[in-house]
Amino acid sequence: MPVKVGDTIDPEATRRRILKVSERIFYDRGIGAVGVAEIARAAVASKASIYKNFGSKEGLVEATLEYRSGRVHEWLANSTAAAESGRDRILRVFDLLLEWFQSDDFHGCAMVSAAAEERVTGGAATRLARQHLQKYRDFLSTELAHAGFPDASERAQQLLILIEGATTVSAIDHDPAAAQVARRVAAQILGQAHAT
Amino acid sequence: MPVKVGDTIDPEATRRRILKVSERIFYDRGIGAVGVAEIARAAVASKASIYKNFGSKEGLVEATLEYRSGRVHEWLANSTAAAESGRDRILRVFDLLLEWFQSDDFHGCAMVSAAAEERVTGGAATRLARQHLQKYRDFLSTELAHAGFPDASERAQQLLILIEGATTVSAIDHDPAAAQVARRVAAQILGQAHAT
DNA sequence: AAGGGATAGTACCGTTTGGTACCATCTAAC
DNA sequence: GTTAGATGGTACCAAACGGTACTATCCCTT
Repeated sequence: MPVKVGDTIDPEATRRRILKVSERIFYDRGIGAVGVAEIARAAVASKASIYKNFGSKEGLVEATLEYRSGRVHEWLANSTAAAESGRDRILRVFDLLLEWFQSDDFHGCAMVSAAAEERVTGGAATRLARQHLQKYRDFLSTELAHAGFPDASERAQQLLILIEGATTVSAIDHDPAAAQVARRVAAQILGQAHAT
Repeated sequence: MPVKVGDTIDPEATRRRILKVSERIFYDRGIGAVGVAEIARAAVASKASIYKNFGSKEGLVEATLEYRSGRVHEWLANSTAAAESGRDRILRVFDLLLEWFQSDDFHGCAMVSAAAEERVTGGAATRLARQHLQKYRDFLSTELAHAGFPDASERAQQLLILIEGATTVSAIDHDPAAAQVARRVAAQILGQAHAT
């Protein structure tokens, strides 16, 4: 059938509906393993709408990853804002990781997984994953500088390595505690030459 | 044609030839993105030989990942054996990571990438990746205990998180220096409550 | 010398996939 | 009202893939 009775015709809503569904499905089952038809079915959209909005499957994947990355960093910013100091905001990240790792459908960082699946280094997924990591570094670096740490750039990279390492190990081992192990190392990094 | 003139008929050699080729191709281009026919062509083998030896593409992937994991840990053991202390053998791992990250075709840990591509948590790739990480932990834990560190298990997990995090970040950013950043954190972990 | 096992190469099949075309029908603007 | 754009659903196509079957040829054992 054409358009459901009572539906508001809203191109922007259609686009968002597709993105929300593709975010979940691509994350759960992989990008190569899921066809456009399945996304359309799950989003209660037509393939025509997908190709009209995103041009190709690659375009849909790119838009989905951008959407995902934005949501992650929004969640990060909102969930750390309450902490009082830069040091606390950074350590809070590792508590958030633990919560994330404990969720049933967790199996790694969507951005990194997408880049791993699309091995070609010049691809869109790798570029977006790189931007994703850079946003992490920017966040960490800002908080470190704000807290008065010297070598904010070096320490931000150290913390990012801990974050990504904990994510990978936790996903492979199904062991959320990797977040706590990483947190202890982070506390050590933040412990010395500290803080305002 | 059937068999090349002058070739020795050696089933074991055929199997190894296929594995060597599939290791490289699967790592370079991904598992889902490469067909069995291409592996056969590159290995100068027939699809029949592949299916006779491995039963299915999944069987080939599984054998390839086992082969890969074995080679990595062999290389790790051989390349660290010369160091004098357990502490040095562990830090040497991070020097080896730097070398690895600097190679042109590096783009992450093959085991982790395979597990990321096959999202289903019960799959063979995830199981093999888990064994791969466990072998890392066993190595680190043994060296830590041998060097007289307390909490060898906790520290081994910390170091593994650094190793995997550096691998991921370096692959995404094309920045081999992540190995050196991780090494500095490792030295910090190994620095206190030290060593024999 | 003779037979059997292994092999590379090719052709083939059913299925899935990305992408396009078309249709029927609804909403929104005027 | 009437028109135009947007939409869900379906059918369709060419290409690619996993897997099987077959053939022609070579090596190794007896």
